[in-house]
Amino acid sequence: MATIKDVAERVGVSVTTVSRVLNNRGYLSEDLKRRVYQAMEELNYQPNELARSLFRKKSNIIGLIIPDISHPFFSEIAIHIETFAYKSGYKILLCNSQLDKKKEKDYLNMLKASQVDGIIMGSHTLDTEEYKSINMPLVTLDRQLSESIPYVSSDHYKGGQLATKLLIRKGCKKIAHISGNLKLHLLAKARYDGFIDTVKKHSINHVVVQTDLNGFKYDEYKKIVTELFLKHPDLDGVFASSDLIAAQVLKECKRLGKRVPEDVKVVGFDGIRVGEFMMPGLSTIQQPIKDIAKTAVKLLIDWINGTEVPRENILPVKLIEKETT
Amino acid sequence: MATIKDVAERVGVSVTTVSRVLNNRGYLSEDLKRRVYQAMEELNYQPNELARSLFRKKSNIIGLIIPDISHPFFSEIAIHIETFAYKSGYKILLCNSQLDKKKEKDYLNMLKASQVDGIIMGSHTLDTEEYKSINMPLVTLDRQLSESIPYVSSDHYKGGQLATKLLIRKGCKKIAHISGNLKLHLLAKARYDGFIDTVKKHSINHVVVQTDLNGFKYDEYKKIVTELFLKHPDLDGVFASSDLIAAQVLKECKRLGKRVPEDVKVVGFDGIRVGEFMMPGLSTIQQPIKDIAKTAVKLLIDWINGTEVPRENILPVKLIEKETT
DNA sequence: CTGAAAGCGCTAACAC
DNA sequence: GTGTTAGCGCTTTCAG
Repeated sequence: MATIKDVAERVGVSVTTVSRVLNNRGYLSEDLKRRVYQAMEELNYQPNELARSLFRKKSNIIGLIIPDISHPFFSEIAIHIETFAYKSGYKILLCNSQLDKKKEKDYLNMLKASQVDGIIMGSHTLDTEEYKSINMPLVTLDRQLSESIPYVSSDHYKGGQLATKLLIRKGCKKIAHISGNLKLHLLAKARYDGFIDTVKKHSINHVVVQTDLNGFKYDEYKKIVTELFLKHPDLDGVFASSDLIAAQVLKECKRLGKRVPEDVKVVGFDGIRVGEFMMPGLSTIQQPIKDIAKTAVKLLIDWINGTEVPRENILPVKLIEKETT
Repeated sequence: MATIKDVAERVGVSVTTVSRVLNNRGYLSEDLKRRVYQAMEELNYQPNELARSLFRKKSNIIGLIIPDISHPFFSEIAIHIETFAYKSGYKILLCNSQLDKKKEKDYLNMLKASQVDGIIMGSHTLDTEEYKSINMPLVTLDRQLSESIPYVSSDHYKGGQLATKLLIRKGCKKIAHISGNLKLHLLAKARYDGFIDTVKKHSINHVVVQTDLNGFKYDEYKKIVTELFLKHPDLDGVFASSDLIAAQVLKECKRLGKRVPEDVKVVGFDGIRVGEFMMPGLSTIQQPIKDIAKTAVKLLIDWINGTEVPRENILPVKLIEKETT
């Protein structure tokens, strides 16, 4: 591969001069520029970003750590993150932690070693200390790691409220909430709070079961949903904490011969695009995925550029009312 | 951030020595190693991969170019590519072309400039020449770009046959195939060939419509499917070239009051995991997504390491027969 | 066995 | 205005 030296020799100037036209520094005659650009063209020259980054101490790479890119919520987040990053001249290094402590730690080290300019973190299995010690711009999705780390999230509390109110308004008398893991300190936990506060306020019979949200746990979801209806055959409303889980609920209702929405009403969470395609009738709480991504990228880049950024960034959700309620 | 020099000073040896223990070259006393590792620990030292890559002329980064990571087929490909790459010590730079010529070209240049060791390409909007001139290890998914570029793909022809035969066996008399764009030279075109050969062999009435497979073209899909049933109300079988499109067909059948599978039988293509979740009854042709990913990564790394790799890599598909047929 | 020195490709002081 | 030189952090000849 051609280097700046090759270009310089071909044009008959020093590498400094070539570097100057490359970076457009100082005065350069039009003729010179033309000759340099032409030589670059002829040699199919590409400046070596490794060398540039090494010198500048800036790689223009953002590390993205998420549990699993094949999960539709994260793949939708990812496309938008990539889009905004691209527009701002940043590249994305994709890391799936698969909720594996070792892999996440590995990736964190790798990202530091690779001199990424910042990290967007949508996964966390390690202790808070480990993230604080990262010592580089870091923005989380849905995670409150420490006082100093900004996060962006939906208004989960409002989402929980909206979903629950909808079920109540539609006449549900006994409602189940299938929540994410409440022990993890995810902001998504507020969906649960919104649910609980609402059912209590209206004195509605309710039941809560937990599961993991960020994976494709088909068997686990199936088991939980089956048991739920076994224990509570009189359920007439379900607020599932993801559209994927709502899918499982719908399936189980069908198996049990319960009609939706007549016998059981179901509302999901996320509002993922693939859900709209495959389950066009599902009522759900839509997260502003594009805005979340845009905000995360903006915060991170601002921070990289030395601007102060707000710590708390909560974006509004939207109730999408369709046929399952 | 600490450098190798800081470590050397702290231990009281030269940078060469530290570099040696870092790379485990030559003889090193246990005691020395211990002291060096300890200093690294204390300084929270991470070797600068930029500098290493620059010297070694090897970045251990693979560029992944796909149309859209939010498309479930590609996000599933991506998780497996990332997994295998990680196991082999490679990182993934994620590029979504969004089927935009300029963006794809940009990314191609960026990847070269970033000194990636190789590229996995699941998108192509440029001329073949552009890819040949890349001049670095490159493996495509489902694309036959030139004699010299290896590709990995499913046995689309077989898939087309299997889907069509199933519909015929189940008694369909007039079958539609919603195919991908047949003008692009994608190997997926063979699904169409398998379809055509099979219907002709059995002298079955048939109709073909084209659309784009690699995006979330909700409106386009909707329009095509609506028109299809309008023009051909007597259709009793549909072979859709993706599960996403099959979803649209199912929806339209419901809207028209056609029962599936009694009135119309539907079979999709891809066998994506999110489809299993959200459309558990859909019959489909399952592509071996994990194997495709694994093969692509293996081929690429073999090539990077200078091993000769086979050009044609066709993997078997599997018929998943469920309730929609 | 260990260290000084050169160099990977690039940029930026600092001279001329 | 242009070139010489040093240096980003690392690895590796090559002496000692």
